[in-house]
Amino acid sequence: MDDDGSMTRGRATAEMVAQRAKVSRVAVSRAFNPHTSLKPEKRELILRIAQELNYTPDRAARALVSGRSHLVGVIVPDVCSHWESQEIDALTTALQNEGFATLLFKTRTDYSMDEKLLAYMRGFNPDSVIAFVENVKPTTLARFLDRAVPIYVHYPHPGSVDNGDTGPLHDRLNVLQRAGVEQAVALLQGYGARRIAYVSGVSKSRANTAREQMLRTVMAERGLPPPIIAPSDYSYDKAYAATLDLFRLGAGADAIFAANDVGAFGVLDALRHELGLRVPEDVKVVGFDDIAQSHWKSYNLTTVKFDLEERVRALVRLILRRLNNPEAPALQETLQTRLVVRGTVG
Amino acid sequence: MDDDGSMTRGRATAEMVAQRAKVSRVAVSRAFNPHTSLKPEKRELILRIAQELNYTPDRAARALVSGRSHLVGVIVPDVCSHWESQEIDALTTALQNEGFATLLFKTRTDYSMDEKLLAYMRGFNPDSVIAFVENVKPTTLARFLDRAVPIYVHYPHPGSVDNGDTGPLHDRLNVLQRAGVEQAVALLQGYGARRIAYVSGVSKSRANTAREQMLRTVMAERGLPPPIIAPSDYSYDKAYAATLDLFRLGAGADAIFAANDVGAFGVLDALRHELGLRVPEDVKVVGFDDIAQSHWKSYNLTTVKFDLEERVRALVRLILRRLNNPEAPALQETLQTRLVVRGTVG
DNA sequence: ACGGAAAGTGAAAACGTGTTCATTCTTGGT
DNA sequence: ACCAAGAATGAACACGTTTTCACTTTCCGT
Repeated sequence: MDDDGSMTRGRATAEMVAQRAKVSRVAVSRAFNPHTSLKPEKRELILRIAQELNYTPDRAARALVSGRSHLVGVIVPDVCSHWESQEIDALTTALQNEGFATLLFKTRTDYSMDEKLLAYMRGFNPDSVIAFVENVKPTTLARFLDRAVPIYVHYPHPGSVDNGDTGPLHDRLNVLQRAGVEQAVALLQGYGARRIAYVSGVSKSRANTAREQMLRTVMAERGLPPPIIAPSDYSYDKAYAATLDLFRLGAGADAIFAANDVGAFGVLDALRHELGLRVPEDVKVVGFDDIAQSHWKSYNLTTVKFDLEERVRALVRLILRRLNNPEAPALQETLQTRLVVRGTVG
Repeated sequence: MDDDGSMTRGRATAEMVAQRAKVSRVAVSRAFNPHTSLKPEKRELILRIAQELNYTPDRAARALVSGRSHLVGVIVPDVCSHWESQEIDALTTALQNEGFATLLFKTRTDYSMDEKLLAYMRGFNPDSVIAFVENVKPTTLARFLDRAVPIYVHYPHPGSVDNGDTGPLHDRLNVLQRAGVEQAVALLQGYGARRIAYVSGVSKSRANTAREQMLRTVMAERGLPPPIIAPSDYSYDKAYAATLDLFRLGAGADAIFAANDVGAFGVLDALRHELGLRVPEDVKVVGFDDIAQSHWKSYNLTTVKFDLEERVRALVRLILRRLNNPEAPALQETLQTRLVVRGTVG
């Protein structure tokens, strides 16, 4: 349907644009790359013809020569998990605005990282990798990601090894949980709570360890007995069951911390709909995350908030900085937390 | 750190593997592609050395020559939306098992599709595209996706133009909603409900139109007055507000259909926590989707179920069939729905 | 008008792989 | 032991870009 001599099936190529615009193929390349010298009117002509032909530079070819795929790999155990789906959503938007795309991979739900997946992902040449899976050793990750830039999310807490952990050579996002936990414990204590339980996340996950340790430390500082640990795995169902066990097999509690908001929902439903307890009158409940669902009326959860937007901005900032300057010294970003008070306490 | 002469920074190349294995570079290529003739012991040797060197064929180079990127683009207005996050999750798992990866793109939340995004995505050369955005015209999509295979999800309903709609030339997944809607309406009618409202989804979305039309038709067939339409947009907050309007500005209803489960949660919370009505005694509620949250005790929602696993299997089957045989005639897959009865009716 | 610097230009090389096509090696049957 | 057939092999080309490097043109100050 074109008057060009060579009409290959599929997309237009730089050669075709050049031919039709009576310029060299190099000029076409330059027209699409800023910071190259090309006569403005010529660039304009080329871009117009390119649009006519529906031409876009082939990213595979571009990646091959430039070494940049403009892909960011995201490894996640469970896309549906509310916090993670919200983080992926925000991340995708931010990356899209910077000319990147999100490449999604799923790993096992027990938060373990398998090497086959890493090798698989590596084949796609991501420029950077964000691993929400937390128990992979940085050295393992680095070994499998030759050129890609890995980003670590770290939760400093009493007892964590600070720099031997991820190593001083890697960029890192530090999430400081102390402020939010202190506010929550102070509030609970103010209402007279003393027997405080912790419905955990996946025990191997770093976020869970950090939360439990921080809670233990803060409670000790305020003269409270150590928290009663109810093992769970971040899921609604397991948290629900753990709560039943806590009250039926154990001695119950005045207040319950859940490792995440979804777990807190399970706790709430178990308390109200199966154990016949009132919240917050009989038991007080606090979560972690502040996902969008936490303000829903059925739950209306008091929770330790992580600022998602700020977190994603920090992640993207780290990625872009590192990509623009691969040899720069390790960078760190820091994030605070705070308590959002709603109806499950007080 | 290697005894090889040329030590380029970054990943190993086929040339290095060949050099070290004392074979030609072509042999290395063959070792990684099945259905090629290569002496078994030689292939074994090459693969072993490749593993030692941590070598994997570069997908960018492979894509350039083969024309296959092994990427599947997924366009979505909102990753956090529960149904969609669950679909993305299942899709990613299935694609990963077939050697593909999910490439995620976000569009505006009003379900409109903009051409800039399509052009942007096209640059990444996806082999196939699944558009959950429903109001894009197939011709528009096709024009922007030269080589990629688009897959359409279609919701046939009374009044929909069947083949002029997506065209007979495109693969299609048909989701038949009649069975589930009929079961739901019959159940409601059995309990004496007569004034039935529909809290809608985004009005421009095809799924919403299909659901509303199907509901209207089924209700008419059973001698019920037409549904009261409460405009909403699939979100919890909007459904919540729409329900308040329905009862405060309007005349209320015996039963409420929500266009999706998340919307139904908003309806439930508005009824119970703001209007002081009991469910199911005063008002009965039915949703669409059957997402994982619908069995949570606080909601325990009766809903029209879409079988997610089956749906994803069908989508992947369509994609792979088309990729293996680009010239095959258009394929269609069909999916049924059914009612899942829980606590919000009866 | 002249010299030189700056900007614009195109030919050719590179990126890492799959594929085609002759050529060489192995194998089995007579 | 010989011939033919089939398998295994490697050289060369192709894929669509970006980049480097000379080369040519344009521009400005004296």
